[in-house]
Amino acid sequence: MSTFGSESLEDPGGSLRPIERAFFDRPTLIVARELLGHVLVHRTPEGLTAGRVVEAEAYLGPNDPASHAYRRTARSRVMWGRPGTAYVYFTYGNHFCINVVTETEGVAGAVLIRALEPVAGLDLMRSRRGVGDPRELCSGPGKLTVAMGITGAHNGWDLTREPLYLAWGALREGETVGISPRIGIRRAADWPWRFFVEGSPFVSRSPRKSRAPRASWRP
DNA sequence: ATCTAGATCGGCT
DNA sequence: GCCGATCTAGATG
Repeated sequence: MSTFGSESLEDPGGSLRPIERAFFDRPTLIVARELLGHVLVHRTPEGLTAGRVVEAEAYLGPNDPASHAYRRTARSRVMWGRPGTAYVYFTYGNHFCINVVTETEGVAGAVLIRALEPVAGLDLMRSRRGVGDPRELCSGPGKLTVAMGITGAHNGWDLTREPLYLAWGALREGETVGISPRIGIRRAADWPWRFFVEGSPFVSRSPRKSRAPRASWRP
């Protein structure tokens, strides 16, 4: 599937062209890692917002105890659905988080988008978030849904088309991918399924201390 | 019917 | 770093 890699390089963030569904119809860990550098876009009546993915986590199916798809329930059902679908859920009584569904339809998997580097509509993001610092706009899964105007109403949305979609982007020259355990979970807490742009000031926080080694991966 | 943990954030120390 | 807010999904009785 290296065609995806080369295609992503021909459009480093300019035209916001939607990513094809086939990109998401692959193993979740691959999609999570390769999602870095691509761009989440939302066009609303208030204006356009967009951000580069700088942090993402893989959540698998019935063999991943930390995943909502560990059990098949009404909420997690969409994780078995069509790749490229949005899985938006509400947590901690306060926050929405957005995932993109992966794997072939019928196989559970999703990638949680944990942080974005804002690239368009920063003033709209500021007014939605009530803060000014670009690093504070989308540096966390609950923050970025507010900044991007995403709510539970977007659960089940097809992220391969307007007005809410993922667009081709790319890692910049010299950027490398860091790997660590996922954040904020109890079960499978050591599995290194979080991917992030090393050194980016736009990632959320560090994972809690863990036996699993941090690692780095060079594309 | 009731309980509990949670893919979080912001404020405070 | 610690803690409270706020509430839902899912589990258990």
